[in-house]
Amino acid sequence: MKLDDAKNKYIQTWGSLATSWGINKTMAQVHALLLVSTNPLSAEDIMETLQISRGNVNMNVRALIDWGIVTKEFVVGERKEFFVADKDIWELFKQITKERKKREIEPVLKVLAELQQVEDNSDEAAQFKQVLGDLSKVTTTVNNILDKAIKADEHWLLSNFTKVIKK
Amino acid sequence: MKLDDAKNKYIQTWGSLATSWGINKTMAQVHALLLVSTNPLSAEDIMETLQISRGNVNMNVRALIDWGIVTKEFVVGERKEFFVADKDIWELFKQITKERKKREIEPVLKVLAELQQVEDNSDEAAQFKQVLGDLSKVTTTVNNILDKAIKADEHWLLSNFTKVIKK
DNA sequence: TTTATATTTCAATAACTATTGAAAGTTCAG
DNA sequence: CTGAACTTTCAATAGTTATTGAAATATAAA
Repeated sequence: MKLDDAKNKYIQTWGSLATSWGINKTMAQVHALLLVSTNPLSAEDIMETLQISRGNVNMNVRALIDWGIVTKEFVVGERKEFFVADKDIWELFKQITKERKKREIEPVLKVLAELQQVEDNSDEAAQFKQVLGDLSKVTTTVNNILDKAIKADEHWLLSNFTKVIKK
Repeated sequence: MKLDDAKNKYIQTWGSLATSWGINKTMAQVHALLLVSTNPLSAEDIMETLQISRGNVNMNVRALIDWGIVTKEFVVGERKEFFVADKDIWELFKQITKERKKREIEPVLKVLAELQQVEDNSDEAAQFKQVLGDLSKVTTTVNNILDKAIKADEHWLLSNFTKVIKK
């Protein structure tokens, strides 16, 4: 397989995986493109390569920056902005995990705790509370697993990853 | 809050969480309904409670059965089928994790390995392979974390969960 | 069998989410 | 300032995924 074909296939694969995890396909593709690119890319480079509109590039690049996995970069003598993806993939995983924990898991724990307050002494209510309790425990457990994964960080399995100079 | 309101809020909450993880909303709601229900429910019970069509109930119940987290049950003197959710939530988490590992993570590992075969000796190709390698490592790591989570099972944090009679 | 009851399928359609592109906004060199 | 270069916004629209409901199929009692 040729390099460009491989890069392309990678971009497509990542896009379709993203979709099934509720992440915008284009966002994943833009990220993948930046990740395998040797130099910073401008909005226009991205538009051209992925054949998508200016607005779409802007929206998705901004989202990636929000997630903390892409940064703006300035090129001397150029007025426009260029973008680079953090090449440290472990960092990527950590950021995504953190975001989703915060946006999705933590709110669920709140709702579950709130629902425990139901005022009712019937057996049925007791059973419901039992289910809620179990759900809270599993959710907390998942939350803990993710925390551990995030903290595993430098120490763990990481020695062989691409070394990057951290800011 | 009243019990029925609480159950309802729970069903809605679960549905919206599911959506953001790429799981069908109705599927999550049907599951939630069965989970907090004290007795087996028929297709019609589900239609009525969630205000959805017969076809939709059928599709989603079948999917839940496929995932191994809901089972058919027969009620004496009744011709129609009834459904119950496995009340062991840890089992639920395990099943979902297994399914997604198999359907999504493992195929990605295959593609990444395949792409490593790119025939090109340039520096650019080397960099690309490096990125692929890192991705494989993170993906494998995630896979391992999930495996551990699945195996943690009875031993781990689980002692307080609702006891269920396993088949 | 036949008939009534229950389940499954699937084309049509609704609901939702992503994308476009042109207009408005911003920035900066001259 | 002014105008060119670039970025952002957002209403319109395209594309995708979920849902309906009626017809086809299956099942079991009479």
